[in-house]
Amino acid sequence: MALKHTLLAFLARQSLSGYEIAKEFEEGFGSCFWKASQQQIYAELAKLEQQGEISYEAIPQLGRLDKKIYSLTPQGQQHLVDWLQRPTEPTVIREDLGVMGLAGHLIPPQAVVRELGRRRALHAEKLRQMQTLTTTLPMGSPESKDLYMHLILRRAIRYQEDWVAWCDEALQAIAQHG
Amino acid sequence: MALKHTLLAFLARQSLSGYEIAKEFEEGFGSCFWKASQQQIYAELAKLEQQGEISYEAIPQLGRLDKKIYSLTPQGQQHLVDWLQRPTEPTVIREDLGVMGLAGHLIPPQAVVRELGRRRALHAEKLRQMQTLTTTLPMGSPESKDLYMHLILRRAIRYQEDWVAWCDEALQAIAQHG
DNA sequence: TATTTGTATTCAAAAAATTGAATACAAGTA
DNA sequence: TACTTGTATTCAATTTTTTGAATACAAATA
Repeated sequence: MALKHTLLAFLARQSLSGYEIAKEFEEGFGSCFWKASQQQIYAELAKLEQQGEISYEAIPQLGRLDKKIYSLTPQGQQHLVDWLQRPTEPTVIREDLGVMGLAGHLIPPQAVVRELGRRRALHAEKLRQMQTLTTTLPMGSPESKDLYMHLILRRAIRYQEDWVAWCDEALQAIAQHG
Repeated sequence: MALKHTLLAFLARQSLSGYEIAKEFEEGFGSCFWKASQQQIYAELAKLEQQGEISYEAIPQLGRLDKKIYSLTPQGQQHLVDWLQRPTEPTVIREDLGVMGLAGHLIPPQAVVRELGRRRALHAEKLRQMQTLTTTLPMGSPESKDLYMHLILRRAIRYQEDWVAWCDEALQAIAQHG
């Protein structure tokens, strides 16, 4: 799995608590290329800590449970660097809408059109979110760190744009057909 | 999960054996929107059969194990139709290359460039495969069945095209950056 | 004839992800 | 003050996926 490596990569940029990482995955930069639930993240952090890849500093909170700020250990950094130099795998595609394409003839065309419209709106909204995220990124610095972030966000933006464009294409094809 | 529904959708088009479905998922039309291993498919077919969603006819093979040709039962078809009318979820993205973008500054830029080149080639090859698949699809019939198949394949083609284009964009940005 | 490739299915263990919570308290809103 | 939202972590059961096989034989190739 690579949730492990994704967490290491996050912590390579800055030290964070489980909660902060989970938020990143939910709304922030992480949301454009990795999905993981809060529980998954907490479980994995605990495991990585146990394996000595990361360590934490417990920050006492006023009257509540300690906040654990995790950072990479040298061992964790080494593992991350090793992993980064290995070839990547494209994300696994499991697309419900493809299944609809296989058996869509079993339901009324309006149902298909409705779903395409829904998906179009969904991807357009996601696109908007990604564009907003872009504005929060540090700009124009000569650091490759920032360049890479921009490229990944570009990837996410293109992806959503492509979905919107395809939905339009599909909707038009169905309109012309029927 | 929706491997279940994907299998039902395949069997709604034609009756197939586990082996034939697995081949579809590996190389054929299925490969553009759903990933599943052979074992997963056999296990799921057995489960669906046990639940009465599909049934099989055992075809005795010369000297080898029977081939099981599965078909949808009316119950299975009903479940599929119900499922098809529910809103779809976009595929879950877990993209290793995004992780590289997060922590790519920890490795030499050449390593990043090499990986982008590798991925470009990989997606270009996949694109070629998808384009070949297009030629095997029935064309121009007025059946919505065929229209939908074309649209899904279009989605898969656009996806790979977009990857190739982004790799080029990223490679260029890195080259300009120095 | 020996080896590889293709057809066809099954088993089992381990890893990972999902689902659905519970706990605890602060701060802001109605 | 009651309610909701946000911060922060943890537990447990179940479902899904992945990994790595074993079995069996036909047909094609070397």
